[in-house]
Amino acid sequence: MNDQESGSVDFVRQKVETDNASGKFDGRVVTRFPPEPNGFLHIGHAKSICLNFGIAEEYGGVCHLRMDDTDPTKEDVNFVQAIQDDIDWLGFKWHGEVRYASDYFDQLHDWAVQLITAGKAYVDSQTIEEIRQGRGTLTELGIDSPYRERTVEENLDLFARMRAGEFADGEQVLRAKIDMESKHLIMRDPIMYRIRHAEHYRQGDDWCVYPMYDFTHGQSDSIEGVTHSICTLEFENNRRLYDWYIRELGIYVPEQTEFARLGLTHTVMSKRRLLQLVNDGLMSGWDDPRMPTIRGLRRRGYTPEAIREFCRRIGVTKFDGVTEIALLEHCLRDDLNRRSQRRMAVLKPLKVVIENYPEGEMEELEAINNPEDESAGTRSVPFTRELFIERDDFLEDPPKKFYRLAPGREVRFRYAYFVTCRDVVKDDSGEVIELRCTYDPQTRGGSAPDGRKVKSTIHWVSAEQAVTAEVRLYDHLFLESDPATIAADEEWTRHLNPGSLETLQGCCLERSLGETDVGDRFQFERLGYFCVDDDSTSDRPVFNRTVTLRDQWAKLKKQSPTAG
RNA sequence: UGCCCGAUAGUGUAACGGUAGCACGAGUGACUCUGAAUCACUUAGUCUAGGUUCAAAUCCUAGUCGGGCAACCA
Repeated sequence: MNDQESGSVDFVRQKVETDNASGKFDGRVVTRFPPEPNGFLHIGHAKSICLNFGIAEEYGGVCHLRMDDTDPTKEDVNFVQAIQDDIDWLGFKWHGEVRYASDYFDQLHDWAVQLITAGKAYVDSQTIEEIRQGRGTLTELGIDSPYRERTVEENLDLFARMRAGEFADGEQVLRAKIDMESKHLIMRDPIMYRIRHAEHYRQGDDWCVYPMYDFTHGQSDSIEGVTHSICTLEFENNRRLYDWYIRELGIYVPEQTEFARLGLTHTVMSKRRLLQLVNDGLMSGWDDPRMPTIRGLRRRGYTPEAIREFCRRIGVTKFDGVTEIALLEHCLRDDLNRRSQRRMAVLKPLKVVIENYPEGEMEELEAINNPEDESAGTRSVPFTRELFIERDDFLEDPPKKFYRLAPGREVRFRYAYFVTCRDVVKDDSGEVIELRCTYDPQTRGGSAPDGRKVKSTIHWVSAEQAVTAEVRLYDHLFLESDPATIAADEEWTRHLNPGSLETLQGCCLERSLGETDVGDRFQFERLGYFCVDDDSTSDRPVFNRTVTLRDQWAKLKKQSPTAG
């Protein structure tokens, strides 16, 4: 029984229920997802998206999408579009139009003037370094700026001139007048506005003063009537200031609640590190199938359903933990197992000749498309004298637990016949290049009239009818489970899993895979789930391995590497 | 060294003063025309020390450990 079935909800939802019960927000539920459009969304954002949009859906409320765009030097319209695409792909609908903090710049400016007038804000003419010095440290109190006691008139005039563009970047800043001796660093006269003579991607040159996050976020929530402003743990300290601005302004009061961001093993999530992977050319782009970005996962073949189920299962708490990527992969397989049609594909081909099968003959065999879904029907696969099987499915000198093909051994070729290996052909270097086999015509369809059993069933593809393709095998980005802890001064990218991408050419797919569309997903039997990559063309198909099937044999092999 | 937050099996979580559950992982077995899926079983936990109470994972105090806060980033 999972948490949902047991009726328990996370602490954020509990808060919403408590507020609904007490009538705190008159039963309204308004949440928001507030990304800064300076990068692409990743699976950590998906957790937040599922939380915010999920709560709105579950409690009859709405969720806004708001671009938190207060730093013109970093933000870009392309990210705005990408963010919308990703949320849409995940299957969520924001309420109304996309909102922008930058649309509130006029209001924010007026509120700044209001605080100046009330003697709660002042223009500081210190240099950036002086301000830093004056702030004090974790253990030393801050000291007042020499400009702290300017008159309201002077401050009003200075702020107007800041806004009018009379000063250069960094020359002046508007600060809230709170308490330089506060134990809470955030309250030591935080900066409200800084000068940036930069073009804003939406506001153009209208402004040369831009509000800081703290002077923007709470008020934006307030303007939009947000009830539950849900953010990650690192903003806990900021809540004190969030509340201060709103109360001093005397405006509607939303409630901020913080939860732990997602940590995932075998990958990195920080924007900085992801950016470096792309910039250093270590990844093909933000949509490299190895990236934990939504775009990367999407291209890799993940389904939105799997990601949402994962987000549901990890829960929401204030504990900063690291979730094993195995849970994500479990959710993926669970979803893909139900929905994917099965196909046969040989990734590393080994030629097999069925000596007693007539040359030039071909027959059609019926194969089940999806044993989990009868309505998926069947297809026919061609069987011929010359076939390919997986190199891994044959061992000349098999260890005890190896059930697959070996000299003298009979196995079942899936949906076809029992086949016995009679001879092994090697090249000059001793490498096995071909298997001479015989089949039992009595076993057509896969079972023997005499009731004899075989130890295993392997997949195969007709040599004549095979579709040749490139297949990209993906694995975890890092071998270490927690690469985030690798020190910043270390060359952390050296820890990348050298086997995170293996590109295979000349893979042999069954005939029916000749016609596919980008994004199509299949299970290649006994191998894993694969999807058609963006790079795929009709004469040059490219498949990505989304995730392998669970594999008992691989585990056995790991335990005793001598085996195979 | 100041302030804020946190701590339950390997991992993620539930239990809201009254029998510590669930999921993933790992292990074993059953079944099997995918060494998949499915099913069954096993494994393993309340950070420490005090206190309150008939009763504490839960409340209180102290400590330990971990995270966050000293951008004109968000």
